[in-house]
Amino acid sequence: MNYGVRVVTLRDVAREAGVSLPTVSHVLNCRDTRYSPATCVRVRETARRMGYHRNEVARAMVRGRTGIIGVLGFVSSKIYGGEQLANLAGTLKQAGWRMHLALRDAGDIQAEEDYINDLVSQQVEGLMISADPLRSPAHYHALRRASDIPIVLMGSPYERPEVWIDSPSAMRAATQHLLDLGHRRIVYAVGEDISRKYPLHRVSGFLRAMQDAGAPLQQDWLPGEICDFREHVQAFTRKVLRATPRPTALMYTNDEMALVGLHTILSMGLRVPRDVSIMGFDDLPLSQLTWPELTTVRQPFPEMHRLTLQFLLDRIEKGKRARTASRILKAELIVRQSTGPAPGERK
Amino acid sequence: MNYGVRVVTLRDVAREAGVSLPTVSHVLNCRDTRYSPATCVRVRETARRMGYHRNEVARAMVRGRTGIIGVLGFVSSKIYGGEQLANLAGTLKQAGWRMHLALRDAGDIQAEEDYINDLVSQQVEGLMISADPLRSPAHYHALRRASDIPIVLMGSPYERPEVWIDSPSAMRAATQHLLDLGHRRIVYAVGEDISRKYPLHRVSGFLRAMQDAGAPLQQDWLPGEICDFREHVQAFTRKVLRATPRPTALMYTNDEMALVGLHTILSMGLRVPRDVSIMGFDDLPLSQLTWPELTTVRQPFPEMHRLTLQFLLDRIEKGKRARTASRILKAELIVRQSTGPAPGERK
DNA sequence: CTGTTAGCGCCTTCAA
DNA sequence: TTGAAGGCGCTAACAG
Repeated sequence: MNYGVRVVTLRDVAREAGVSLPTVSHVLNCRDTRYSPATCVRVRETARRMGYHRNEVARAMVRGRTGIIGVLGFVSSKIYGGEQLANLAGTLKQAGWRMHLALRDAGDIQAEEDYINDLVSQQVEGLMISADPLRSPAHYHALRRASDIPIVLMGSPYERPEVWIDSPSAMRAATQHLLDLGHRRIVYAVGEDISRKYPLHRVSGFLRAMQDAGAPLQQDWLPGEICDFREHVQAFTRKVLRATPRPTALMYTNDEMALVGLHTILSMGLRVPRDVSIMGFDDLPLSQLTWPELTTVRQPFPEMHRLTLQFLLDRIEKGKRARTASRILKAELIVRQSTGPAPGERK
Repeated sequence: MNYGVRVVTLRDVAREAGVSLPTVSHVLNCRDTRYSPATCVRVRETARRMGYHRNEVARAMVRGRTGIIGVLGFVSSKIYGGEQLANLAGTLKQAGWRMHLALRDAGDIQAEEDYINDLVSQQVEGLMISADPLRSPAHYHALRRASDIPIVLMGSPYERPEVWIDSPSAMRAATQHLLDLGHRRIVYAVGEDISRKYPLHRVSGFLRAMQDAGAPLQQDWLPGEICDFREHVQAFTRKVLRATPRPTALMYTNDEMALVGLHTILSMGLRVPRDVSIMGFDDLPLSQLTWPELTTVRQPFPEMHRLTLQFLLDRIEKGKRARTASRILKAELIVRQSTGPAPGERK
């Protein structure tokens, strides 16, 4: 049992310090206002000397609370890069909570189920789930209804409250940036099912700007379902740039796709932004390390996470009475070197 | 208490199924050979219908085991990218364990201590720690000695058993690759304290190759302590490339640094590899997405993690009797486009 | 100021 | 084939 590891318990400390067990418990939990300073010091000192670590498992058991939030993310996700994870954990820690993390691949239904069950078994008090775009919103609705513990979804369009960014404006501004540079033949590599709400938002912003400017639109310039797999982005980029007349600017749904796009374009011997301008969406740390550096739209991930977490904690602590107002955040256009005047616009 | 969340317990299931509590426990833990099939089916069905999730906290308490391994990594780490994490978790899962993750920044002593204490309090049965290069090996030795639970370190040079790669050979081969391309003025941006074992290993491989080839060496071409912060790498790269005669090749300690280096070089208006060749070390997924793609040395991270984990699990399960043989893995040179003939070598 | 008591949910003997 | 009893380490309510 326990593979032979012996740990110091409260009882050991109590015996050693010559006091009762609850006394030690109280003192170590800083409920020591009622104890004599001498006792407090002796207890603390003894505990330290004996290498006592409180047993959070037993503590959770008796309190009926673990103080743990479960986070289910994706293996490869801009949202769950190390910095974001550490931020999340840090925010939680400040609020007196701990984080349990599980990562699965998008589309791996079995893993999603396993991990959620596991987190629930571990008695997490709330669940933050990055919604799998390949699953129906109904699935998560059912999950929420069936579960006794509060769940907030990230990246799912049909949730209330929702924390998201003003994509239509952002995409409109981004598109306008290209139009201002003289671009007319602009391809938007959507790469997601535009029947979903957020992709739709972005596309609508793009279309709005293009129409207002009277710029031409071709249906095949708006492909859905590219997904962000490397080969697909590569193939799509190649195909699009072989058209005549060639588009002068490409907008990608996210920075990851734009990175692949940039690589593809440069490997075709074209120059960025001289021959083709490109833009991403997200503003990953990496996007400043490409050459040319990537023009993009910054998503305020830390703020989005903070707000989502706040919603979850509210719901845990206040139950159904928690406020559920949505928050729509601004996204900022970050102009770097991957966009420039359209060919022919330079004199 | 429990913020009002009610969960189904074994007792509830027992009552509902009309059997005793231990019966349910036995059946659900697959110790059901002794029970009638009818009972088993009824119990399982009832549990499923009632949405029973076993309480791992209570289970851990009574068994004196949590089945959890604590992993302490770095916020930004090639090792703890999402894929690696998921791999680790997957390997653990297969072996019947779960993972708890904590991430801290290198040099943040307080956080390291907090997280280790926290993981211990959570009753993890073993600890995998990415050793902080800024801390002394003695520190971790003391930690291991003081702790009752098994600890394995990753990236710490003075541990037994160690899982590492044959850096001298790898660096020698990498250097030879450049020498074969006609390079003589090669700068190795060590970026770490070469009094440490592994950096020393790499430097020794580099020096060996250079000396064997009779290539010139200047002391200031081997700076320690650059660290991999962007500004430092940038400044160093600029400084080195302003020298006369200019070096024709730069080797970076890792791919992250090489990425910054590449960005810096290109932004100086130099061409890679026409004017300067560069190499990294690690082979991150990203290194195939730069342009030109990065020549580098591949570290077999998944295998390294697997072996390290194996050591830890062995030690947990077999105690001191666990085998402690070290494993030195091969690292492979991956030639891509960022290295080419030295200027002047082309005719 | 300090100690006693009860029990959290579960698993594991042991007895029926 | 099933049920009863005990206890893991800790906290909370209450008694001294």
